[in-house]
Amino acid sequence: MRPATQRKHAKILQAAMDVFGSKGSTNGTLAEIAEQAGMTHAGVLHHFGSKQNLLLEVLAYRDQADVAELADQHIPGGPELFLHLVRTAFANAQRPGIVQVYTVLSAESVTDEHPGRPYFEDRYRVLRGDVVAAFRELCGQQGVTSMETVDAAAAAILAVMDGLQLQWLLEPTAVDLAQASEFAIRSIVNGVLHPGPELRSYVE
Amino acid sequence: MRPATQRKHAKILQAAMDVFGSKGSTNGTLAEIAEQAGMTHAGVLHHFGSKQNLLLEVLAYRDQADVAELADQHIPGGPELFLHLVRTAFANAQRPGIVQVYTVLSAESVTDEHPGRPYFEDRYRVLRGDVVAAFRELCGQQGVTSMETVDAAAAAILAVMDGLQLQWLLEPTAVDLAQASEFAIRSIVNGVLHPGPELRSYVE
DNA sequence: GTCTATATGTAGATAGAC
DNA sequence: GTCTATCTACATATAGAC
Repeated sequence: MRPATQRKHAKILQAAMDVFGSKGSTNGTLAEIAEQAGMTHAGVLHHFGSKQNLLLEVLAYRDQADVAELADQHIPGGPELFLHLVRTAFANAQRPGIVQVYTVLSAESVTDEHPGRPYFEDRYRVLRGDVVAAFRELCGQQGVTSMETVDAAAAAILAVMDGLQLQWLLEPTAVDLAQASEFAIRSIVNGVLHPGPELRSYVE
Repeated sequence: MRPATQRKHAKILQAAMDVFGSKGSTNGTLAEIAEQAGMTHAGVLHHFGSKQNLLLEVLAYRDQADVAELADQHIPGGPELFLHLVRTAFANAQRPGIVQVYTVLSAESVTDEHPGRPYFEDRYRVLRGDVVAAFRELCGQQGVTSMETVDAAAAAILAVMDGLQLQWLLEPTAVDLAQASEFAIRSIVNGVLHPGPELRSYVE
């Protein structure tokens, strides 16, 4: 692909991220994306064929951009992964736009026949697997933990990051995304290693 | 309001919850809601005036339905609130429809000028306040904890419940909503009372 | 209170000129 | 590669008959 075309592609993708983040993928229109990219909606369709295809490329684009940002620095495994997730939360607190695209599109994806659904199913499956692997390494060092607990903890760590993003987007001054994510991840990791008292015990 | 009219209202609201849950509030149409309620879209508008107003009444309806379900049994304060949240997670695992409406609409609400946004801002503010109050009672019994930690923990508990719902909706067999919620809430509550080691200490 | 008919707006996609 | 023009489809909302 020619460099000029490649730049146009990138510009359209950036515009699409912006618009899908602001309006959602259903409400965001090709015309608005085109305007931000400096062309008409017909031009956008020339590059991406259809709105659905553009959406899928937006989702793939961020993964690619994330990897590029890490340079050849691969995502760490083992206990370092937890620190990496906390660093991600700190980074996300500086880029509400990207956070909003993912929050809106991931929730939209559970609706009927949404084109982004396979992407998010796969994404969460992979991420949960990574976190489970990190827990296995950690527990191997420090003791034995049931498989159900590790599965629950892995899902919970991703969940708390997503859920805090939603509250933070709604009211940025009321939620400290970075600090709350760090506290929650730490609490869940510690909860796996040292179960602690049951909730019931706190009542009377 | 006459009883027959009231029943029609309820029937339309049920249909709207169903459709907004399946398609989102943007993609869900008045025609589909009307069909499920046994009338035409003009009939729906006769009852609710506009689609936007219907959406807002759907959001209010669930709160009202939740309260009715609890009978005159008010939402508990203090440490019992944590057990109540766990019970809610168990109940939610039996009603994917309701969970989906809230997951989809809450994320949609962060988009530009979404009519449901004030509702969700308010909802989270109130819920965080309830959880913070529960922590204060708990910490009063068991020791001193910083305000920032309590705020972070309150947001995190709501966040983990929401985030687990998303993963569970995407892949119900891969995530145990009830069990994972219980584990995460317990871990975060214990994290407030007994901080435990920092994440950094687990590396090397 | 519900219908049919219609007004009005806007979306995504296509065709063909330049 | 980008444009204008147009097609087709479908949405919300209104008007007025029954």
